[in-house]
Amino acid sequence: MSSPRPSAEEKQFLEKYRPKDYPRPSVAVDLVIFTIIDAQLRALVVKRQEHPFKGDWALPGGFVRVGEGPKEQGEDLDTAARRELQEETGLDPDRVHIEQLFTFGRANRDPRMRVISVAYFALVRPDLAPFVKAGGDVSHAEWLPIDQLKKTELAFDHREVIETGLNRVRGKLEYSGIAFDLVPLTFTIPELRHVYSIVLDKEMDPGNFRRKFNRMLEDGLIEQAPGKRITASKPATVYRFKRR
Amino acid sequence: MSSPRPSAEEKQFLEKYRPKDYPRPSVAVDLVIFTIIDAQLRALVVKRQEHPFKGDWALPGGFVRVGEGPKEQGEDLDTAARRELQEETGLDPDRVHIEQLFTFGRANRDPRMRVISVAYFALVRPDLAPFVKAGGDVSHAEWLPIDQLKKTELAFDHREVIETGLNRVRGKLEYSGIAFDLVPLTFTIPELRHVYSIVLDKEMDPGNFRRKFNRMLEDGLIEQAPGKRITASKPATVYRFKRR
DNA sequence: TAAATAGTGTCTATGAGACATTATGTA
DNA sequence: TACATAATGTCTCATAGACACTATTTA
Repeated sequence: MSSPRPSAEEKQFLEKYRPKDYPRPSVAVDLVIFTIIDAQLRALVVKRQEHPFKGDWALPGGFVRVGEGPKEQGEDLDTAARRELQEETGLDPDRVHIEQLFTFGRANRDPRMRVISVAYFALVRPDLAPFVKAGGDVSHAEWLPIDQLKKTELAFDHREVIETGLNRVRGKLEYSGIAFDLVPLTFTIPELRHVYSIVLDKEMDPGNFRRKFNRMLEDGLIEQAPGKRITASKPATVYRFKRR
Repeated sequence: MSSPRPSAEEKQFLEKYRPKDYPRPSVAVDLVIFTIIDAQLRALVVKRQEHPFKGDWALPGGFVRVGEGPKEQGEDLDTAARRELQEETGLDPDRVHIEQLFTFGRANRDPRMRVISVAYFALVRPDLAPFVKAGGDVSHAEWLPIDQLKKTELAFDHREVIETGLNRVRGKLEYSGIAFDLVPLTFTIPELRHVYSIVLDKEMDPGNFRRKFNRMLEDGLIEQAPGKRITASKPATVYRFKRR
């Protein structure tokens, strides 16, 4: 049997413990929030109202809340990311896929002071994207297309953050159910196929994609939904992601 | 044309800028250093000499050095990880694969104060592992087998960190050249196959593995090395990773 | 010559890519 | 009826898994 932790001795140590006064960095979370609007993959950016990089586009984000002492240590990183998402978009974090991406901590990435940024990426279903309103301290927010962002001057190292996020999403598209977070609750096979085409930036063969889709059907990952999607020609069968 | 940054106005802003005195977390790097010894995948752990978790095994690591002001912002995260690797093992970071893993920042993961840990994983070639000497402030370091670590009491959330690292290494084994960082400079096909077996914890079919190996040969990823590896029976052809 | 292990070959199932064809709706 | 596009089918190729078999060295 192992003795319980913390021991009485450890408790005493903790009571007497005083952190040394070494300089500490600020820690922020930055969000790469993707959605698809008008058949384009886009990320949400906000225009910086203050120096540094005043007037440039930047990723939404903010500092992690850290408590005053050992008993009050503040919020978890995931909590901070979800809180920022809520504050900056007004969206319910429970309805958005959000996931830690990478941590960017190069010295001098922020000219004001040392800032280490834990980046997250999020996927917003296109039917929710229109409800996004720039919240709180940001007056200007826009869903800019990825290819446009690549040509745009961005604050800090945010271009690199977006690039990293894009690569992650592309990678996970193959083996995870991440694509379902970029379509409305119900979708047709061609609609889901378009998501793949747009994110991967290459045409997907309708026949081959259907096979992949049918495997997901057989695996019980998705199921048929009532009704048909009316198009300019033959209506398409409608499906939905099977929550379980 | 975009105007040069920082502008005169921004420079002035930065000179006047004084960071608000919000509490900040400490930021550490922790290392999951893997190697293979005696046909077992192992990670390096050090015995904690001080509270908290005194006497428990913990991952090597340390705090990121942060400068005093905006001009002196300290070391990069990667630099901190490489420095800790060097300090704790004596190994040359240039000869070790090291890569950012995940950031662990749960509140109260350290009872002393808020600590956010950027975890890295490293792969040490087995021929280098014996030279590892516990350095500096750690008196006791050991290469403990993974399955033993899973049953061992570990400090902080380090069990979760190791688990995350293991999953990452297993995942990357399939599609990256990461396996070459776990064999000596020259190796035979059965030797490389054993690495896969050990890391993935499942037997690999010799015939099928050879096919995969031959594809890497054709791709120019590896090349034959002079000599033969003497075994208890038929000697094996020796190969090496093709640096380029 | 026996034992051990390096190395080869074969059969089958699966999935991806390219592409032709059919089915079913709307205008 | 013409058109658009949803939906199906087919051929080929690359790869993985299971497994039988051959080759070459040591003891």
